[in-house]
Formats: sequence, structure tokens, C-alpha cells
Amino acid sequence: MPVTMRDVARHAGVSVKTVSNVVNDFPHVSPSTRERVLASISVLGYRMNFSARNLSLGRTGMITLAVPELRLPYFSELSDEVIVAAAERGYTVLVERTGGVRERELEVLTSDRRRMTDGLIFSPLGLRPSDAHRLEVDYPLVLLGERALHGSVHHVAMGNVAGARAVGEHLLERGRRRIAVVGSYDTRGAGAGSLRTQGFTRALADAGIEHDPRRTGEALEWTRTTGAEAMRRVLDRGVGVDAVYGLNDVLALGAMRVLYERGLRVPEDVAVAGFDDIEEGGFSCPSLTTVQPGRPEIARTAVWLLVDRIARGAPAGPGGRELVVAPELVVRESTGGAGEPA
Amino acid sequence: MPVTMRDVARHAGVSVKTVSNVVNDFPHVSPSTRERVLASISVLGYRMNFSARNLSLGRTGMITLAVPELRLPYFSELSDEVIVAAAERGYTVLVERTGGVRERELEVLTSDRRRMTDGLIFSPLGLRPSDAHRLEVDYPLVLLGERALHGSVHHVAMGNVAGARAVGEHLLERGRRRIAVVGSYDTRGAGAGSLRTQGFTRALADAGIEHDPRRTGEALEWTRTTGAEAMRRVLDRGVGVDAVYGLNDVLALGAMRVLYERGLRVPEDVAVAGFDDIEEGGFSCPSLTTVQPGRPEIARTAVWLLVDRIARGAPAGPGGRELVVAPELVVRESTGGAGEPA
DNA sequence: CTCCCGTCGGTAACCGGTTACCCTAACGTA
DNA sequence: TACGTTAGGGTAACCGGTTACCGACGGGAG
Repeated sequence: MPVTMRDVARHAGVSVKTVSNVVNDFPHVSPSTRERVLASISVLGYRMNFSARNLSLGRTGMITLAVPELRLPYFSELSDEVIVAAAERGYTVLVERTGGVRERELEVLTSDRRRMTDGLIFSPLGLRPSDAHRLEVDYPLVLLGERALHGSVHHVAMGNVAGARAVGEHLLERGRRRIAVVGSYDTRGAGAGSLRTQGFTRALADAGIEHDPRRTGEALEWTRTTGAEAMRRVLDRGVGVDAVYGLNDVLALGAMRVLYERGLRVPEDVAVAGFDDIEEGGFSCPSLTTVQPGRPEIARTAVWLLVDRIARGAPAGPGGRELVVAPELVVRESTGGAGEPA
Repeated sequence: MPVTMRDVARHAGVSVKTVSNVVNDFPHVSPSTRERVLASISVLGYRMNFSARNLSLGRTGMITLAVPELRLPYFSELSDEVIVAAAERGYTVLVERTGGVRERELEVLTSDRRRMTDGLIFSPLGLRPSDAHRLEVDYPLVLLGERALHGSVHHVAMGNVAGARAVGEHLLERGRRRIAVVGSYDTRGAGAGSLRTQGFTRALADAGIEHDPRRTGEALEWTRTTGAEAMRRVLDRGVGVDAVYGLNDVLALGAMRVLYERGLRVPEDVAVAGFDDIEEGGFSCPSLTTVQPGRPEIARTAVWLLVDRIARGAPAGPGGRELVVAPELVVRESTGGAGEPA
């Protein structure tokens, strides 16, 4: 039913090889022949069958991006950037949603679906350190987010500790001492939550201040809702709070919402800072101080590394590189703005 | 190099047909044989080659979702929902980004890349009414957003006019009369902007009020930034404003940010309402009154219609259905809350 | 007038599944 | 014992590109 290359060849009076040459812009085709073939293609309405090409070539021109949830602004902005970067390199992106659930993440690594694409950019959330060996796969893989314990897998990380430290120092500089942390959960692992907590407490420790655990509001998922709930719990404990550090922006915005509901002024009564620099934080009222983790660079780098591995045909190998993108503090109204320190 | 079905067959001492039967859960395989085949698969580490399967089957198990930008909350939330709905039906989603640019949208409709998937869910933005015939494609297609002028293409729409009218009536009910519209651009076409403007002005007209065009802030793109700019332009014209209707939520939030910067109180001085009910609007300060357009239902319906068409193998046909999902007004703080009308 | 070489294009095998069609063995029945 | 029936499984063609390999043709050099 559909028009094939052989149909075109017949129509144009040439061979399939020639049609293929034309379609793929190969040399050694005379202009007149090319013309004729293109005309036939147009007349017959020929469209290439990608499954067939993929089968022959052994590659698909697609990569998989696996993220927890597309609706979280950080990931939607990241995905957007990955898609753009992939398009620049001629790749299309297939998006998998893991929900941040360990089982689904493991499944993404091994499922047959994965094999529909040439490689995987993977932002794990639920994986445990003991799952590290699961990342030793035989296809091109680039990890985003936290570091794999070791191994040969490329890995693009952000400066979580450095960024968190900068937030801590900034809040201290603004004279805040009773700082709540919203979102902390696991403080020991190698996950973002842990690293961002560590960097922060380190800044406090350097200033001779100890973080009061009663000012920690835990949140397993990082959403506006859980941020708000965590903030409420902290406030309800009755310990004074003059600043809030949300481990990411949506947590911070959820917390800010609770402060608003309780009539606390930001930044006069309570300063607020987040992490990720999602677009929304630039428009909240007040705008949100945060850490720009270099997301565009992360996206580009991840795609490049992956495409590179695909092109080289070297699926794994010992060349697992860890690239850490430098973060940058973005000071906005929620901590008093870029003006003079309070 | 990679393990094929024939390798498995040889190893298990059966034929490829039997391996295929096992892999695809077909009947007529004795338990013992099945066991043996599964063991061989496991030993050899066999993984199915999807390109080959796709070539044989003529389908890929993937669908394309084409949206303007993934970073816009409406589309990221929609994409999330489409991905979930597709997964329920056994499909994976390939995301294309059009940027809302007409050329890219037309390209998505016809490109070879499109042929890598079984169907397309398409949310056009830049297409003109005169492009309607371009939508008469020979593969399964479901449109989101505004109506195609006519034709045989399935189409899931939201109740733009009804929703916008509800917003208008709500603002009037709250005693607002000098209402700015942010985002309007084309007021005649069949696009969302036009419909949402029409519904609104109709509500005003019904109340005997005429919309002052000086209170219209145009914005071609619908983002927080353009919303803010449009709001500034309106305010700078010096005409009084006691309410703002953003044609979508991010426009409204951008406008709200400007009101905040200028020291205008929301909702006391200026009420604000949007459209789309993105999650962010529930957490802004104040929270944003908006229209919930039934996005989850839109996503599910679109996927179902598409999968249905794919399954039926009836690419087009005269059965183009238009489904309109009913919108619902969500009253929040930015217009005075659900309490008694001011 | 040959020979050589580079250009252009044809032939057919191959990628790795699916499946129409066929055969066999085993069991039940007359 | 002969035969029908069906479950189980084998064979080979096919999906539609890609490409290794081969051959023909035309022009310039010897």
C-alpha cells in the first residue's frame, strides 16, 4: 500500500541504490538523475519508512529522557532544553516519566522500551546507592543529578554543595540566624537533598552556628504542596524562624505561601531562598532568591556527551566522566534584594 | 554481535516461531518449552530489537505530542497527563517542540520524523485558518486547542468562550467595571486568544458595558514576561483599572507581578483572574482566580481518540469528531476569594 | 586506437522480527 | 487397528531500507 523506495526506483527508471543515494544526499549522482528521482518521489508521495531505516542502520535517531515528573518546573524547563539541544544534533526525544519511584526507574534502565532509542539521559531520584551497579548498562547513558557512586557512566552534576553553601552564607550575611530548612529528608545519601542540606549546614557551621533540627521541615516529594506542609509543621513547633531555605524553588514557594497565609512578611519578618532558579521564582511576589544551577549547560552537556557516545559507538568503556557545572547565587527580593545587606 | 531470536531458538533447540510465541505470550506453547525458551533468553541476555518488530508490524507503539513549549506550565502539565494516559494504553510519547512557529508546525505535520510514530497529538498555535487543509493528513491525528475549520480530523477543545464569559461575569459580580485584558492579540481568528477575548467581551456586553480598548494589553507570546510588559503598557496609559483578566495564567501572574511592583493591592485595588488553572496559581500570593479547562480530561480523551484511530487502522475517514470539555471557574484570593462578593 | 580510471548506477544479501502455511506427534474414538 | 483431530512447532517469505560489490560507460593519456 505505501510507496516504497522500489516504487520510486521503478517510476524514475533507476535502481533503489540511486534513490537511496538521492534521499541521503550521497555523492555520485548526476544532476539530471537526481532531478528525475526527486520528481518521482514528489509525484508518488514517497515517504521514508523509518523502522526499515532504523533496522538497517542499527540506530534510531531518538534518545530517551527519563525524568520524575514533567510537571515539576525544574524538569519541564530541563526537558525543554534537552529537546532543543537534541534537535540541534539531529535527535528526537522520547520522554519517560518515572514518578521518582525506584521500581519505575530500574525499569527504565532495562525495559525493552528503552531499546527503541539510541541512548538514555536519566535523572534518577528513587535509586539507592546499592543500585549503583544497575547503572552499568551496555548502551550509551548519561546521568543527571547526583553522582553515581563510581563507575564508567558519564555524569553531569550541579554544584549542589557549593550552591547550598552560598545560600547559607547569603542568609547569614543578611543577619538571619534562625533558618528553617524545608525539604530535607535523607541527610546522608548522595542525593540532591542530602548535598543541599550538607552545603547549607556547613555554611552555618563555619559561622559557628548549629542548625536546630526543629527548624527542619521534611518533605519526601519536592512540590509546592509538600513545601507548604513542611513549613506549617516547622512554624507550628513554635521555634522562631527568621529565614527559610527551600531545598528547591517549588518547596520555597510553597513555604512562602504559608508565610503569606500567616501574615508574616517576606523578607522583613522571614527571608526565603530556594534552589533551581525556575522561571516562576522571578515573578513571585516577592521574587525568590535562589541558586541558578546551570541548567541550560547541564542539558546541553548531557546531550553532547550522549550523542558523542552514540557516535563513537562506544557504549560504556572506562571513560565515565563526571562534569560538575558551577552554580550561581541569584539574589532577589525574598532575601532583601541585591541592595545593601540588611 | 547482539543476540537475536535465532540465537535464542538455536540455544533452546526450538524454532524462531516458538521463541516469538513465547515472547509475545501466544498460545500453543507447552509449559516445558516455554520454560526452556525463557531460560535461554535469560542466559543469552536476549533483548528484542524494536526496529525489526516495528518494521514487521508496521506500528511502533509510539505517538508524537507536538506542543509549543514544554516550559510553559500549561503544556508541561498537559504533557505529563498525556504521557500518563499514553502509558496506560501501552504507548510511549515522543515530544516535539514547535515554539508555536507556523513553519515548524507545518513541518511537524509532514516531516519524515513524524513517521517514526503511529500518530500525532497536535497543539497548534501558529497555524492560520488558511492552513486548515494541511490538517487533512493520512495518519491518525488528534488536534488540541482550537477547532480546525472543518474536516475529518478529531479534535478536543476546551470551552474557551464559556470559561471566558464566566470570568467576565465573575469580575462584574465583584463590582469591577474597568477591566483590563492582558494577552489579547488576534480577536477575530479561531484561536484561544480570540475565543477567550470574545467570551469575555460578550459578558461585558450583556451587562451593558463596553470594553475600552485602551485597557487591552497585547501579547503575542503568552508568558510571564509578556504578561508583565502588557500590564505595564496598560497602566502607563493612565486609564483606571480595577481588574485584570489574563488570557492565561502566566499572563495573569506576570501582570500581578507588575501590580505588586507598583504598589497596587490585589484584590483590593485590582482584582486578577487568569485561565488554565496551572498549579502555580494555587500558590501565588494572592492565589489566582482562574478557569479550570478540564485539562486532564482533554489529555485522556485525546490519547483515547488517537489510540482508537490507530487501532482501527482508519487513519482519517469522515469521522472527525469535535469534543468540547466543559470549563469550570475556580475562585481564589485574587478576586476576593470564594466568600461573599465585595 | 587501446588502456586506464573515475563516475554513475545496478544487484542482491542483510538487518531481526512476524506470520502464513505446513507438518508431525499424540491422543481419542470407532 | 485405522483414522480424525488438534496442539505444538518448523520453514521460509516478507516488511523496506542500506550497502558491499560489481559492471558499464565516457574521456583523457599514451
